[in-house]
Amino acid sequence: MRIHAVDVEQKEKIPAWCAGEDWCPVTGTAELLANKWHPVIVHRLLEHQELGFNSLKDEVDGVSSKVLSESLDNLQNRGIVRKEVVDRSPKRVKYSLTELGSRLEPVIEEMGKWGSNNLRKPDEYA
Amino acid sequence: MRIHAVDVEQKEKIPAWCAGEDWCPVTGTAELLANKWHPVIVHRLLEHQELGFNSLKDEVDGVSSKVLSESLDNLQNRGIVRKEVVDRSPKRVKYSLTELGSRLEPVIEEMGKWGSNNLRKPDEYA
DNA sequence: CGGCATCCACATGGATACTG
DNA sequence: CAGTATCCATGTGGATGCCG
Repeated sequence: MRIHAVDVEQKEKIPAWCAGEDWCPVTGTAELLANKWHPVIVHRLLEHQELGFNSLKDEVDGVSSKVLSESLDNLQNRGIVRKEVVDRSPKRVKYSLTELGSRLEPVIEEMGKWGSNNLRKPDEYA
Repeated sequence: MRIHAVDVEQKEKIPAWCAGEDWCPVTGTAELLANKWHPVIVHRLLEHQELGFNSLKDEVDGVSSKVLSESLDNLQNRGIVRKEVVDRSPKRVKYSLTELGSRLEPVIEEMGKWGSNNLRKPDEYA
């Protein structure tokens, strides 16, 4: 197995060595984002900087408390999301992106662009 | 519900109207990519233009025939992947990306960049 | 307000074997 | 070569309720 240099300036195309190697950055990123809610959560935090639990729940349409909580744990463990307890009684927390998480912006942005340009809103099919 | 204009030139940031609306392009794209194998499959097809079933299976490390088959069906139904039967006996097919699928390149590319710059290969942790 | 506990349904994917 | 057929384990998420 070779060790591959990383393109610091990010000008390269998708690294061809991704295939056939035992590790692939696309796969790695996919493991993070291949989740029903992760991309949206990151997206909302990119937009709002910081959000409380229920505000975030309102933003992420359709998610349950349990699943949101699990997803946030997950993102926290991966170093994407930061959680800060602001107050207790009434309890108040803030969720925000870490530096690492913020660097996902280009990914989310491209996802948004592709969706905007290539997907249609359900009612536009009529 | 408002109908929103699409930014044809793709210069805008993530559409803020994604939140609070009943449809969001990031969510839409996430539904497509929130699958264990979809991003890698698209990635490999971006690199190789066209691949036979087993070649693709070799490229997508760890996938089983069944799951690869299912994923390809899925991507085909969504208009991302095109399948062409080249020969029969021995059967030979070609999988490639549609125009729509090809437009996912920036998304995959950003995923690759993020992975390259922010994730480490497992053995580098030692 | 910000969760966790519980229970449950279903989707997803893995293993193995087999076929035209 | 390119799948399909089964069967099964697990994950993932949904519903509801409760708690500090």
